[in-house]
Amino acid sequence: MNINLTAEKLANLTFSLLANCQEKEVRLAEIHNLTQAEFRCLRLFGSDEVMNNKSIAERMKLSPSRLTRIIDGLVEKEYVIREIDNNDRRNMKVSLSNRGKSLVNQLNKAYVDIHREILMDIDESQHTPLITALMHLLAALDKWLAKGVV
Amino acid sequence: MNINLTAEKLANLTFSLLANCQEKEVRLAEIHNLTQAEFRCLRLFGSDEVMNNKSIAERMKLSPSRLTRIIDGLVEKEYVIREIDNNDRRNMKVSLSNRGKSLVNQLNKAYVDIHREILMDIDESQHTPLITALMHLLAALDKWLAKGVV
DNA sequence: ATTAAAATATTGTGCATAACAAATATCGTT
DNA sequence: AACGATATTTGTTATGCACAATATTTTAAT
Repeated sequence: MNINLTAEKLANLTFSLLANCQEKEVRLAEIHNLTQAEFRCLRLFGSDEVMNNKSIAERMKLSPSRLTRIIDGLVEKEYVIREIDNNDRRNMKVSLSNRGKSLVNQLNKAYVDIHREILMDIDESQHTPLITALMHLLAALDKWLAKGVV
Repeated sequence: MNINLTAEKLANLTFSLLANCQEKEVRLAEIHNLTQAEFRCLRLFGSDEVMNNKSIAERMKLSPSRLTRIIDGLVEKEYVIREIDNNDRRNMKVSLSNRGKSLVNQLNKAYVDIHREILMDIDESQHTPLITALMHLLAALDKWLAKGVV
């Protein structure tokens, strides 16, 4: 197939995928009565991880001040605990509460479930090709982004 | 491969893809000194299309009032023309100016270029599998979204 | 033909998101 | 002990977006 035609198809596909994935994220956040920011923040935690404000901000590519407020919300909703780090009292140790842990586990499970459901709609012989193709796509995208745009 | 494992991989991949595609959109908008909303709006136009406020709002899944303001910006920047539709004076006919047309053409070309570049980083034998795999993924995602979340 | 209802775009307003700057507290180094 | 660097929080501001109210025009009903 002509590479330009393929490129056009790929462009349209990634465009649609972007829209759909965003929609999916929104839905999942709604289900659990979280804002999108809270949802994304929560999903950053492994179930026993402890992070400080700044590292979360960096991971989410948001400012520390923004993060303070997002975590405010999660503390308010009792999903995370925020306490002073006695090894370095400038830091806040942010970690999941029991409630938070159970939600994160549930979310992770649901997240995988969705994708398993999606996979079940795709012929099994196509699974491996799909994964490797996506990995290629992701690597190529990474490379494109890394090299800095014209 | 175990379907749960595959589902987990797929989940992580779509997550990363989402982040990267968003980043890509942001970059492209920045290059042309447009807000993301303006960028997305502009890319909705075929080069000789005429739309009214509401239809654009629907396509972009935004409120008409929001669209009024986005188009304000594009009119300000002289990319689109807004004039009363004499067949139905309630409507505004929004269309690309010459400047807008040339930008849209340029954007479309750049958009395809990026994806061709990406494709060139992937072995050619993988192109067709990639496209079909993505189509499957998209269809499955659509189905999941359509059936309404639990 | 007149009037009520619906459709369209705009404007005013309020809320959420996010960044930046200033203030505060702590740490590390000299 | 003092100064500069670092982490967080708070105050302020800008942007993105929706909803409600308004103005204009069209369509439908009587």
